Amino acid sequence: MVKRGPYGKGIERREQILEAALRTIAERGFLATSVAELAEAVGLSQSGLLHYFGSKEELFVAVLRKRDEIDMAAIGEPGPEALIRLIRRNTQVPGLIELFTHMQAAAADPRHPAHDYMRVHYERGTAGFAELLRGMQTAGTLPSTVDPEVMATAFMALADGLQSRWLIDPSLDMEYYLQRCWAQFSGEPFPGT
Amino acid sequence: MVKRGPYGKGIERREQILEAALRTIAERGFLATSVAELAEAVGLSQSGLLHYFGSKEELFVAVLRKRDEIDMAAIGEPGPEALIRLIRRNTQVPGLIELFTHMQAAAADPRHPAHDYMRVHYERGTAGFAELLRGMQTAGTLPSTVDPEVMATAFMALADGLQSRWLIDPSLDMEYYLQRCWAQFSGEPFPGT
DNA sequence: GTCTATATCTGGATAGAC
DNA sequence: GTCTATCCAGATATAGAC
Repeated sequence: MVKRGPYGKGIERREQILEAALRTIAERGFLATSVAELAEAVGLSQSGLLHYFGSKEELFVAVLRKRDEIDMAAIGEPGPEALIRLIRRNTQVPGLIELFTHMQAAAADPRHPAHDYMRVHYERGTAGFAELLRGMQTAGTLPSTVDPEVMATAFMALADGLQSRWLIDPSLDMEYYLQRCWAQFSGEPFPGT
Repeated sequence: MVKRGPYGKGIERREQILEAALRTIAERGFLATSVAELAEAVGLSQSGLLHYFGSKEELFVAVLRKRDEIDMAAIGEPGPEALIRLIRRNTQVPGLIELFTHMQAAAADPRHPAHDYMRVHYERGTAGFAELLRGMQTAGTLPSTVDPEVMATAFMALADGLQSRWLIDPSLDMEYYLQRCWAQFSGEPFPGT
């Protein structure tokens, strides 16, 4: 992995930047974080940092991808509890939810770098979740009357909506609503409740 | 309503501005709309316009309130179909959904003028919806096993999440998912389907 | 009370030297 | 690959004309 040619150092630098950005945004929030600040955190000038990402928006999308990567590794076992674990994890880093919410809004513009990210994010997310639900149906732990695609899409939208609202009112108990809705779809109380 | 004293003209001006802003944002989208453009649309300078609202963000929140006002008048009969009518209406003006989504993200900051707006929006929205559901339960058209508060909160989050995603991928059929989820909660197909 | 002009500040983008 | 310098847009503050 320690490459000699060109690129080796650049890629490493890029990773450093992403990790620093992830940390800074998690701590201080998205709105409070300027490119200049992120640059300072890794000892670069503003334009030195932008050299690696092209623009602020592309940098932020890269941060989102990096977070996905880390989350995927940390969440473990797929299953209904994984969604709850993910939400619970996110609750620890409101700054990153803030980032996601802003990028989600910005992604409405097809030219925005977050546009493609979001399309893939939703497509992969629903496909994976629906797959899981289908598995539960064959195992007999989810009624075969529910449509896995519908339920997967609905739960992603529900989780997004709850997170946006939670940022505004942190007293909202996201887990509770997710579990109650799960029960409504599955006909069973949420596993482990 | 034609007032003589002070304020009369100013209030009128304000309404003019809001209507022009509503139209411009609906047509060209939120991202594509600058304060200077809105000012031009009503024949004012940028600072002349800001005189009435204090800041760009407060102007946009005022636009949101104005839209609520208009929507409330147009939606008519409360009932499960009203939610669908609202969503269908919104589909005609993606620019305003874009505005809402951006304000929703910005509202995470307690100092942002959209913060209070959103808190009231959600509180009133869920309370009103829950009230409606309770009425249906006494009328026997909704099982008494569902918790009106939970269902109301879930449906608002669901609608928000679907709208955000729809902006990114307009092929998403929001009505369909809303109706399927309704059926899941009520045990009945959606009224009129 | 209504509105303009102007000045200033911040954040982000870009060009070109090294 | 990184810096400095410059530039530009948008937001905000203020003075004052009408």
